[in-house]
Amino acid sequence: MAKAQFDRNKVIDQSIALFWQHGYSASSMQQVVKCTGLKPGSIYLAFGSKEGLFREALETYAQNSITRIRSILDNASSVGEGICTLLDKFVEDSTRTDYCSCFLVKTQLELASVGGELHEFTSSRLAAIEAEFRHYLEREYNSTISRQRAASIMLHIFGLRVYGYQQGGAERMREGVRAGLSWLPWR
Amino acid sequence: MAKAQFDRNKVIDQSIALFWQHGYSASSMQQVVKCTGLKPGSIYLAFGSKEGLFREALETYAQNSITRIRSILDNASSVGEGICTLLDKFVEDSTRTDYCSCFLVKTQLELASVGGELHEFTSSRLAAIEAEFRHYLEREYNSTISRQRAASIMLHIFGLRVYGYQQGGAERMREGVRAGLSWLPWR
DNA sequence: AATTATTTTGAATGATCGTTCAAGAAGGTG
DNA sequence: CACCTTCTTGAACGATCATTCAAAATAATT
Repeated sequence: MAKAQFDRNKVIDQSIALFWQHGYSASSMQQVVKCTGLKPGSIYLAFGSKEGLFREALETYAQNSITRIRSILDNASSVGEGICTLLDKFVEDSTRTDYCSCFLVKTQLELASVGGELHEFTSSRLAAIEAEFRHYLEREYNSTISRQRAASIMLHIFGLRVYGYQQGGAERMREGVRAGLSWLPWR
Repeated sequence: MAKAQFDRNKVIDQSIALFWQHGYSASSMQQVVKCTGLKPGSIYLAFGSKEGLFREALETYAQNSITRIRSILDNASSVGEGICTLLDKFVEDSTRTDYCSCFLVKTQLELASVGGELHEFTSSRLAAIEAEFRHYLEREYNSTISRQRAASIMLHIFGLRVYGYQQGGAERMREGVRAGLSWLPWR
């Protein structure tokens, strides 16, 4: 029996790049064929459908996101400083010329109207990220404060992911998050 | 000479509903034909292209949005109370079963990667909304504070437009905006 | 080396996409 | 009532969509 001859992880990374930038509807399987180098038959044997490939790309992105957040918060000298670092990185993301927001946020807005498992998965991963923040905050604050501040952080992150497209908005974003999250140890 | 026999404003409102819900790519001209009752030829004579119709729908939506904001802020007993009312309405929007975020925000995320005038128009209207807040805030605060708080409000509005898809998230949204915009006269 | 199981290939499928156009209908003008 | 302009109609266009499939190729097993 023959084994798959392509690198599955590499194909998924290429699919993440494509779907993240253009979204689900605006990405065609022909573009997938072009950017992965695979033939249609191989893609369908490996992933079943466009939706199947998209789901696997989105799941990988979500896992990477949570890993990134944990890495930053675990390596910070305090939870608050870790969150500051993270938010500043989100602002910095938006200054890149190839900035394209957050794959989860874009998918949430694009696919909410059709419902389905892709939308439910996206919602669950965003909720998991909020739970992650709440978990970290509970090291230093009580349950109520942690819940409120986690929600506030999520609102700011979502806000940054949209505001990031405003030309020259980085400085206003920095001012805005410092005004809205004034309890954080900004320096 | 014959005059147009359809109600242009009505067709635009129907197009807003379609494009707002499904986005640009996921809305087909066949759906436009079905939901407006017009024949393809009539649509193309009146609007030129799918993009032309979309642009007119988006422009109308943007104008309606600014009108709505001005109406609420002008009828409030103070700028701060008007903003509270507006934000609570945005939270309330998200509790509707047919909630579909904000047409401008969705378009910003969907069409940023292709660039073009639709994206530039969307950016300019969102910037105009921020300028509107700054203008109102300057009645009560100095220039620096007004600029920072307008940015903070925009971050929160964008956040609400994404967070609104989280099931049962209304209460957490209310907590989050009150935590992030604690300088507002919440009651 | 022969056999078997799996993957790759790439042309082809029917459906749907945005758009066009020639012909007919309708209203304003003389 | 004819005339001319404008609008409506709906079939049709070529392009592209996601997907399929039979045949060839490849690797593991016997």
